[in-house]
Amino acid sequence: MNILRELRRRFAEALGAIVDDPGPLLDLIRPAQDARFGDYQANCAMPLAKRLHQSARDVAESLVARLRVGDLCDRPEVTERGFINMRLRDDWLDGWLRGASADPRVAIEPTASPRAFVIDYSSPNVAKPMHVGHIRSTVIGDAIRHILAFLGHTIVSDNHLGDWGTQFGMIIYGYKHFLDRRAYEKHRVDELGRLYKLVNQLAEYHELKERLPKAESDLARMDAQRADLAARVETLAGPERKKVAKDADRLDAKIKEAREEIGRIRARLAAVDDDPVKRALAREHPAIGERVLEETARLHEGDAGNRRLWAEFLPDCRLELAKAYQRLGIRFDYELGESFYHDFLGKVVAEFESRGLARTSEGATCVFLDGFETPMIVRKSDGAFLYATTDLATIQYRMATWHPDAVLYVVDSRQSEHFAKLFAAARLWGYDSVELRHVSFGTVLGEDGKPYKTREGDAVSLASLLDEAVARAYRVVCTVDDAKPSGRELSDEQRRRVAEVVGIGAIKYRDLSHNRTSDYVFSFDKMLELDGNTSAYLQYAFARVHAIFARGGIERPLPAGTERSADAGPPFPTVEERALAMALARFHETLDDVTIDYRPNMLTTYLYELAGHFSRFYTNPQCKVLKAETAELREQRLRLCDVAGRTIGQGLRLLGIQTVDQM
RNA sequence: GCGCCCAUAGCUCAGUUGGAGAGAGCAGUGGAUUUCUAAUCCACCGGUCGGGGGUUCGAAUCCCUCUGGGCGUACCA
Repeated sequence: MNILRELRRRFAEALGAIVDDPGPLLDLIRPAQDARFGDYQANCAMPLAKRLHQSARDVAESLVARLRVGDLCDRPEVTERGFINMRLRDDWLDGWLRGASADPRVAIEPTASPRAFVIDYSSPNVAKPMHVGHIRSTVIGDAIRHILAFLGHTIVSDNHLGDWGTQFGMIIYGYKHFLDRRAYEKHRVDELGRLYKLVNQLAEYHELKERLPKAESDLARMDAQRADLAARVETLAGPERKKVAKDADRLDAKIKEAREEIGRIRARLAAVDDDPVKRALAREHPAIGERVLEETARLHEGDAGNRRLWAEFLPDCRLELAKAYQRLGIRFDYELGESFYHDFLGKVVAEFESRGLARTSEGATCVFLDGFETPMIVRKSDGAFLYATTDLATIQYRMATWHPDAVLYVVDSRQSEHFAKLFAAARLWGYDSVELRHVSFGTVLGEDGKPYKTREGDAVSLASLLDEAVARAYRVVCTVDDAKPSGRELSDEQRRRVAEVVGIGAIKYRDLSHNRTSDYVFSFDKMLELDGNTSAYLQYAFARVHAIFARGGIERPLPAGTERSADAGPPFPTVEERALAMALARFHETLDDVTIDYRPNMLTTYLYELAGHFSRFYTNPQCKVLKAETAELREQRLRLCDVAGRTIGQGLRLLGIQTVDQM
């Protein structure tokens, strides 16, 4: 049961008698921010006070008088300033706990209004090995999928692989000119990765070489302007002088930026020039950029040789990805890559043209959209299609095949303009009833605040990050297990299993616990932390619950239990027990909150706090479970442990994180 | 130039969309184990919520402005 929703329903009735539109006021009913204010608070009296020409306190009082929550809460308290504080009745909470203990879904009923979702996430480029930048889309998308599915929605997850673009032109070109046959036969994907990097580097070399003179002349021009400003400042006084000085400061910033840019260009060029082999290759392939595009075009046109190469590369590339997904425990319902849509693209463009939605401009076929400075180009002047075209075809296919109510794109926020145009174009096209949603996330930055790269310019590979996480977790498992009072408890096989679960979990949790819209600074050490607010903390709480049941030899699910006897005393004698029960009862509203704006970090925050309540309960000497003073207390505490363990386990599962019984 | 996003403790980040002394983790300091797992718990230290103005009963949150960052910006994805 979503308690918050229930309270809002009750308030809607009470407010209905006072105002016409209770809707917005209901948002002001929320969990209490501070335990001393109770469990929930309603802040709707204050904004009403002015409208009704009464004091907030009086409004609150009359609201409470109309409110019927006696079965749920103790009598609501009204404060001087007009806050309404509510505390759930202990017997109600006790009844809830008994129900949750008997329910495999810990008292979370599926939604009454299920929707059909298509979720598009991960979507890596198959020609390159996955790196740390791919974690966010993959992990966030997977968590959203699990959460929506658990709440009863219908989900199709679709990995929109990049298997058809310029990157294949690059490896085809590389294969034709730079292949190391022996390396290719030994490990195809590694050799393809090398070819990709090499071709990319050479193409970039020529591009930068062309750009450098302009960058240098721009800088020279700015330097001249700067000198000019410096001279003018001397001739001025007062506000005029201030203004010019400020312009000079701005220009200085730009000059600094330009110098840095030129420095970066020179470094990239030097990486080729200083390597005799690469320098020779660069000389031999002066038009590599255009040649790559030609290879791509030939692939798309159906050139037999290039199609054969593509078909040769693809299975290995996909196998490599599959390994990464398997290790992460992630599966997709479909993996329809860009290549799947190739045959639809011409028709899509033709339809946009015939319906007058697109027209030719500067040789390219463009969809002009209100509110955008630049059009969405669906066909280049050389006839090639773009990812915008593919994305439109993908919408058409998904709508026709799965009829979703909503399509979620879990993609980097840097593509927000692309999606805004895509969705606008889709609406013009007639898809105006489906909710198309860019679930954007921030960029992973390096310590320097720039998008993450290692010094060599290559991102850290996902595999090496996972390996390191598991290795570190293994070291901790061994240290901790060796130090147990009664000696080591885990076999090496168990230790390795725990390390895998804890290590992978740490990485996923670290990412999911950030607000998805924020950029965040990548830190190898922070990513692999196992102390504090980390998945290991939750996994540890889970294992402790398991230990209690194992130690007591108690089977689960728990039996229904005896009725409370009249002289049993309060159901939650300590604040720790009450707080834990209350936290458990909030699982449902947390999940509902997550889905409002697809924010998994609301779930991590909840689980961390829940595990904290459990730990405080567990470490309180007055909350002994197996050695509880009475049979009734023991039963009750076992219920708390049971529901706590299953809630944490379920919550972690929804985040795509596994648990172990012992660690 | 235009557009979007951001600035919160030494560091990394939350802050439920405007609510009651501004929070967590890490780092630092000090405590707790005859105990169902100490990968734990408790306490202390640490803040001009980038600056200034405004709206409001009430602002880290909304508006304006300044400063400083990031990203995007016609044929890459």
